[in-house]
Amino acid sequence: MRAPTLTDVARHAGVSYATADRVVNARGGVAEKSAERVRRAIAELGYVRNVAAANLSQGRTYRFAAIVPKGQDTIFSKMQGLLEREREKLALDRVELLIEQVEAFDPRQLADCLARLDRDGIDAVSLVGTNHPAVIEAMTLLRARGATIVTLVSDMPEEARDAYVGIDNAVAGRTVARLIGMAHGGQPGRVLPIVGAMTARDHAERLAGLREVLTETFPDIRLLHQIEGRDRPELVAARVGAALEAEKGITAIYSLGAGNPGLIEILRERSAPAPRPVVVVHELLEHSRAALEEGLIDVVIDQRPEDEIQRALEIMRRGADRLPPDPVAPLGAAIYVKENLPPEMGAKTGDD
Amino acid sequence: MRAPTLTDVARHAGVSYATADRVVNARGGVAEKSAERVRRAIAELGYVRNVAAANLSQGRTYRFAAIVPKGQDTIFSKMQGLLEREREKLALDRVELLIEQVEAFDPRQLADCLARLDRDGIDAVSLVGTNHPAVIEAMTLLRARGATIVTLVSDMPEEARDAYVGIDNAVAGRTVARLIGMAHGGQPGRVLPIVGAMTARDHAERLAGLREVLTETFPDIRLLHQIEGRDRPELVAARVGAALEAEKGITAIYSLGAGNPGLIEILRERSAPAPRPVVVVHELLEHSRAALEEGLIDVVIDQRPEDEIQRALEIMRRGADRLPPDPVAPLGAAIYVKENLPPEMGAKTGDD
DNA sequence: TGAATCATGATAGACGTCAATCATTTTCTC
DNA sequence: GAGAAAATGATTGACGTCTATCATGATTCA
Repeated sequence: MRAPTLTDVARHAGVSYATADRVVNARGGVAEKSAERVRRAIAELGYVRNVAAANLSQGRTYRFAAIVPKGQDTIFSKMQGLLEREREKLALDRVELLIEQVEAFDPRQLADCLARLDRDGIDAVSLVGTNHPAVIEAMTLLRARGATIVTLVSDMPEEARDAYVGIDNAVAGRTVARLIGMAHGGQPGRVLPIVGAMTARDHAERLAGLREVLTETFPDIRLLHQIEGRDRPELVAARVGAALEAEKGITAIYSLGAGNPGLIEILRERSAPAPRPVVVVHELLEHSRAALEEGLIDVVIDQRPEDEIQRALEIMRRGADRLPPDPVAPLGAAIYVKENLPPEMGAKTGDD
Repeated sequence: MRAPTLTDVARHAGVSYATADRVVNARGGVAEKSAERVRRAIAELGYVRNVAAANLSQGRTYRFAAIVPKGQDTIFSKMQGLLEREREKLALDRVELLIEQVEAFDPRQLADCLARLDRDGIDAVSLVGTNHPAVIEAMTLLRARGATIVTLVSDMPEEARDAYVGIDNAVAGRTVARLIGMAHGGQPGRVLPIVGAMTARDHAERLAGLREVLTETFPDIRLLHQIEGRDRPELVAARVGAALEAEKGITAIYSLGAGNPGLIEILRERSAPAPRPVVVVHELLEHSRAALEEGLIDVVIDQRPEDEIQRALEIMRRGADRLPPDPVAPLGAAIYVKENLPPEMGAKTGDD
């Protein structure tokens, strides 16, 4: 029960190997009725092109690019580190991975980067979704050439990309509402949300999710007006400090953007024997891990960048192999407390 | 910058292709000093055998087996379904996946199954770890032949298997302690643990983890003596019912084995306006999902069988390809509340 | 009807590896 | 130093695909 080869297809269709090859590789110069017979033979035999043999014959190496926004101790810097590790593994599989850095929130630069990759003849690109006409146009050109594009972390319109890899931010907000609700054990309370900016789609979605479940399921817990921290630690620290002064009965804090070092600093200063509010933040990074271990915060919601990258690369590879994408369940965010922190996958030993 | 081939290695070592081939494929008949030169050339050039070309040349198809314990609406029945889906995908990659069923908790039958697979010349096997001399012996024979063995869900001694894929059960217990602790919001309480049997290693580990964190971190929450439900719903129902009658101040229930339909039945009967205990169970299955949606339970800890299977297959494939296993972070359990349930990946459409 | 165009067939070399064979050289043993 | 044994070299055909070239047959157009 050997898998059928293109030779089998040709024989079954009653044409020569050359003609069958012309059809599957779209070389043209085939009469429609012959092409149709080949296509039927493919369907009937269940022929699947042997990608390994094809790549072998061509000495083909894939060229993938990952475009990562700059930033220190953010989800993006973590992703960058993970991607650099993947690069080595991929090299063994004849895949070249370019890692491109761009300024965060700079659509123009992103579009330029895409155009450059297009000129380089890249096979697939992953990027953090950014809704801007220039970006969408550059993506359209890339895809017209056959390249695969994956949006990471933040999505874009469906027609602009081949796949989205990331968590559902509304679900994340709803989940946090449940956890905060549970932590109140039926008691009333007040939740202070800290966003980066309400213009960021993911932040807005998280907050909306939080609000929904609080009002529906935990009506005794009041949602205070959000603080905007611009994802900057010093700003977060100042504004949270002020809020904690002004509003006394805060029983929970949900930081749904970046800038968490500022929040943690404030919490450390105020750590008192008195019961502190329940604190939930996003992304497991150095500072948030430390704060969780220290007991300054309670829960970290993490989008598991390791898995996101694996998935993105898998999709890119399938695209480059001309295989249809396979449907998988969307990624769920991980919920970390002090007790289930994953081991730190720190510095790699340099031998292999 | 082409990847080095075995021809490059031979040239660099100053030997013929044939000799280099004898070394990498361990055919014997090579003087030690030649072998050493080949090995050094491999190291210096960073040669990696091109698995695709190798498999192509041999028309090799992998033969993997997954041994799954029987059982309805358990983690194993779920895994079986997932494996059946994977089988189709794997077939396109020239991998044949056998799915073997055995009675749960029957080491003899498991050992027989392994022996049979050994005779069949299987390349890799995954099984649910079972510590029994007959099983270990069968595994030793299989591995002596070069087959890769992965223990799933429950581990075995390190020297008996190539890899373990599953969650850390002590961590799971500790995590649940934290969640239950948080849900008490500083109030005292009593936790009723339900185990299948204390002889099951995973159950014992979960309970130990729970106890540790409760005593260390939440001293006001008392751990009651465990109920043994033998993983049988009707037994669980009877004993939990009795316990709830006997002990009035139960504020939390942790079901760390199977038999959850019995627990859920009792909870449904007793659903009263009065605050019910916090309920945490293991494994996201039909009944636990429904109970979570219904609000009868609060948290489900799930070992994400989808990911476990992916990982197990990946390890099996690497083993069959004679590649070194790559170190990855252990799998973390997922924490589900009502708000972050994954979509049901139900009936597949039959077209592709 | 002859020439140009189009469709098809046949075939060969490359990719990197494995498995095999046979010839040759080196090393060992007495 | 002769003969046996061991080590090495040289080479070949497969695996399935891609790319290319050349030859042949069929169709179309002037």
